[in-house]
Amino acid sequence: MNASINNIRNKIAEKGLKVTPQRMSILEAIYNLENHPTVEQIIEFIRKKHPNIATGTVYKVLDTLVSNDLVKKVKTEKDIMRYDGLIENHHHLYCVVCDHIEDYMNAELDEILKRFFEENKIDNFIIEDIKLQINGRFIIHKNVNR
Amino acid sequence: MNASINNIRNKIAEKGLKVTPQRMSILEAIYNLENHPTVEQIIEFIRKKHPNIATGTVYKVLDTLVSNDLVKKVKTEKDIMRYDGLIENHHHLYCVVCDHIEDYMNAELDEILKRFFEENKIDNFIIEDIKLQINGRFIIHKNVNR
DNA sequence: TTTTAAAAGAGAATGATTCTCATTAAAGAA
DNA sequence: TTCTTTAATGAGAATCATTCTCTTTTAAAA
Repeated sequence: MNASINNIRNKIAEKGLKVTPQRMSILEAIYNLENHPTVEQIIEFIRKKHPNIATGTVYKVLDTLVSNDLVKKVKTEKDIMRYDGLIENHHHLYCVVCDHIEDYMNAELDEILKRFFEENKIDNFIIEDIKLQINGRFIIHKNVNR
Repeated sequence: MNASINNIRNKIAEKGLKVTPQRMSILEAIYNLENHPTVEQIIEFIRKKHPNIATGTVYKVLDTLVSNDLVKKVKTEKDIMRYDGLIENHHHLYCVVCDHIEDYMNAELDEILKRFFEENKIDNFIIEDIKLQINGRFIIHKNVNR
């Protein structure tokens, strides 16, 4: 998932948001960092080119990006927020060993779930979306982030 | 899900843990409070009968209960930890309106998922368990906790 | 180029959780 | 029952991710 500078600029502008260097580089960071980065990792990445960005700004920009559907929040067991540049509804693989999170999408699975819950309505509850948290372990660990 | 005093005592003793009044009342609180209580709600409940319990003790006891499989941690969108007295593998309904969390168990669903992932192995990943986060809204809101 | 509302910066404040260390108590041994 | 030992609790300080406040800066429209 990479996006050119102009691509990133457009994504921000399309939402009617002001295009600032801070917003650009935060979105760029999320697209470049694999494994659903933490705020800390995002800040570390950005400071290479933009050493003076304020922590509060990063949090504020992330909130803006999330509420404009440019980024999603991902919560882990570990209780630190992480961010995901993939916007479409999808599931997550969580490695219990190395903390790596991988996106998982499968249309057939979503169809099966949809059908199941059509046939098995939940009393007093209207489903909006379903996310699977698939816990397990990677056989070959890729990039261990922490 | 209610349990008698002796029942609670046994659950703690069976794990080889010392039976303390603090552990007893925290486990009792989780069984009695509906809707996957927060630490704050657990403390509030306990202080009625046990006004001097220390906050740190509650956190420590909860960790002990979690690592001994007497209680599970549940994380919500709102990023405050909540606790669940239901130990068996199960799914959660999250109400996006009222923050109510309800346990959901369905053996047929688990079977369908098991079969799906047997037929659709994920490259480089061994699944240990799968949890559904079913987001939606209750038609009739029950006990709104906050 | 000017204007202005929105965004960013700096750093203090917040608040859930963890840590430290002295005191207390559970549970097995005597 | 009493003693002993080890683990648990209490009290409050410390931590640290996140939020807030308020001033300064800047994007973008006029």
